[in-house]
Amino acid sequence: MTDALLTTDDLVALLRHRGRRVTSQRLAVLRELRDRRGHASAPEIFASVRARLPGTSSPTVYAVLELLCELGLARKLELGVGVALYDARTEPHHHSVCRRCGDVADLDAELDPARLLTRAREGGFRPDGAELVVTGICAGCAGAAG
Amino acid sequence: MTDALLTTDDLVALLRHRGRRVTSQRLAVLRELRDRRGHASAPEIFASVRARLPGTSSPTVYAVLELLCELGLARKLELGVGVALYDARTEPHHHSVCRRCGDVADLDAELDPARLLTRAREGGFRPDGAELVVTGICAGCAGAAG
DNA sequence: ATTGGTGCAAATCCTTTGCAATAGC
DNA sequence: GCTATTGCAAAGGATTTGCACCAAT
Repeated sequence: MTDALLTTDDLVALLRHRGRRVTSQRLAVLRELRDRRGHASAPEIFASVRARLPGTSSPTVYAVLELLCELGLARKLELGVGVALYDARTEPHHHSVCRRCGDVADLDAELDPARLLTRAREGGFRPDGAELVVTGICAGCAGAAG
Repeated sequence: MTDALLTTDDLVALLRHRGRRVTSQRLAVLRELRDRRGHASAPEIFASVRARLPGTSSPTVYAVLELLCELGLARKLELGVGVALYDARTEPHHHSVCRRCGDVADLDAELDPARLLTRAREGGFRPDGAELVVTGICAGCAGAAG
């Protein structure tokens, strides 16, 4: 249950190890993501980063977020809120989404669905549906390209 | 496991019962959704409907799809493929999404996650992740207006 | 006759792309 | 110095909005 959020040093080490360059934009985006403790959209991160590091561009923010996902430092969440959210918590866990205000909250990964719903209700959330999305590579794509 | 897809007559009856008007656009959108057996995007439905019913507009298609969801005749799926998909199958079930080609397939609602993954693999799908999204009304919104 | 639905046009918003300039190695 | 990254400008695409017209009741 510890957050295991990454430090700036972790990112620097990882980038070096992968032969990728260390840039102030990359550090700034990670820092922003870490400080918000998850569930921030690219436009939000863009605005915050730009405040600290003027001149930063929106395409750069998207590129950095994609890089962080590739490196396994972040997860991209597409929960039907209209924007993609980025989550710095990398341990497996699930989410609840409010239909009215769009608020996203974490649900820990005790995969027993009944328990998960009970847990959500304990926080005052009123579930009205649950959907499991399994991602991967389909049979056709696996055959075509390994 | 029967599909329980709705007929045109069902829609007419439901619209009348709710005091909503019966229009050719509404019938056409439902028909298109039914014929595709799920997982169609608004732009796709728009194109098909327009072929049958020239002059139909894109905003109307969005409005009708939203109405169908309100009436419980369709489900809106936002699976991170870049577009919202609409599903005429209303029984609870889950989905697999291919990271490469975006293909969406149904997974039946045997909620035991392990069995679900096994089932997905049987079809040649290679799962690499699963996320459960619980929708509902959060504590704040429930308190404010619930 | 009423007014809910529709069509059109345009706007909004997130996200991606092309290319020249810059900065990390 | 090389070349990955960046910034800028612009494009792309899904979805929404405003308003006048039309058609279902």
